[in-house]
Amino acid sequence: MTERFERELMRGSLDLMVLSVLADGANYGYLIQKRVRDAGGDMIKLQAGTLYPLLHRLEADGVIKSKWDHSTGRKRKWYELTPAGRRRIRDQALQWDKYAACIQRILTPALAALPAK
Amino acid sequence: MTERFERELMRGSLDLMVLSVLADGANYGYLIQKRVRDAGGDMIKLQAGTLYPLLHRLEADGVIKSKWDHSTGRKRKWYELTPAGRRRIRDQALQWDKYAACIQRILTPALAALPAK
DNA sequence: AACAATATATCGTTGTACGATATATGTCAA
DNA sequence: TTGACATATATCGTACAACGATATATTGTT
Repeated sequence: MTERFERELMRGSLDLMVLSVLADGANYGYLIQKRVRDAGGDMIKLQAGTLYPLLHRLEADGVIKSKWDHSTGRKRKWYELTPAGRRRIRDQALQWDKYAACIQRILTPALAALPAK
Repeated sequence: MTERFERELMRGSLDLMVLSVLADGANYGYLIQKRVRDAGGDMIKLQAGTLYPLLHRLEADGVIKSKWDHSTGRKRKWYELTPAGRRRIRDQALQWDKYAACIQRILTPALAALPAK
């Protein structure tokens, strides 16, 4: 039940989280996954099977671009933000704040109306 | 694009919004929809085709219960919270706060890292 | 040699939100 | 009085994101 809730919560903000990690500088999938997981504590368990298609989608959207790195034995695909990506972070961050404020506006009086536990 | 983002954002928190409206007292679908839309400003366009299945799902979950009202010409199905519903609001409100804090924790430094527009 | 960690990728399943559509009653103006 | 609009609930097919499982290959550890 709680897992379902968390999973659905992630939808719509996961893109923004990944883009935010890239705002800190170029990075590759495996490390991005770790960064998001660390930031998420026990809330966000980002799966590889979620992340890689997500990165492909963002690239197809033109908000990130990639470059293969074969210099090490393990090949890595580095991603970085495009100008459109930076714009999207700013836009979606505003959207997110507006959305969160809206939830709070509904939630706060509701909790107040609930009988004290 | 932005519409897509908003749509996905709603997932996972829409149940909580509907339950929150019911925390204010029993209500029926059509008015619940209005309440959520009003609270959401231009962010949340809750569709009837979303709401009614959602209410059925919540009832099947045992967090709300319904009663038909035929006293007026237009029949209305009134919903109210069950004790499990009140518990769920409290639980998911905590989850939501945790989640929102986590997004902020990622978002704030990212925005700071972005070149000033 | 066996196993864990690193690293990317795809595939089928699940579940939610959407728009369209259906149905029916009440209200108000032309 | 007829037509339009708001009220009121419901279902259906579609789209799509996140999941878990699986595949593949390299590097580090025991």
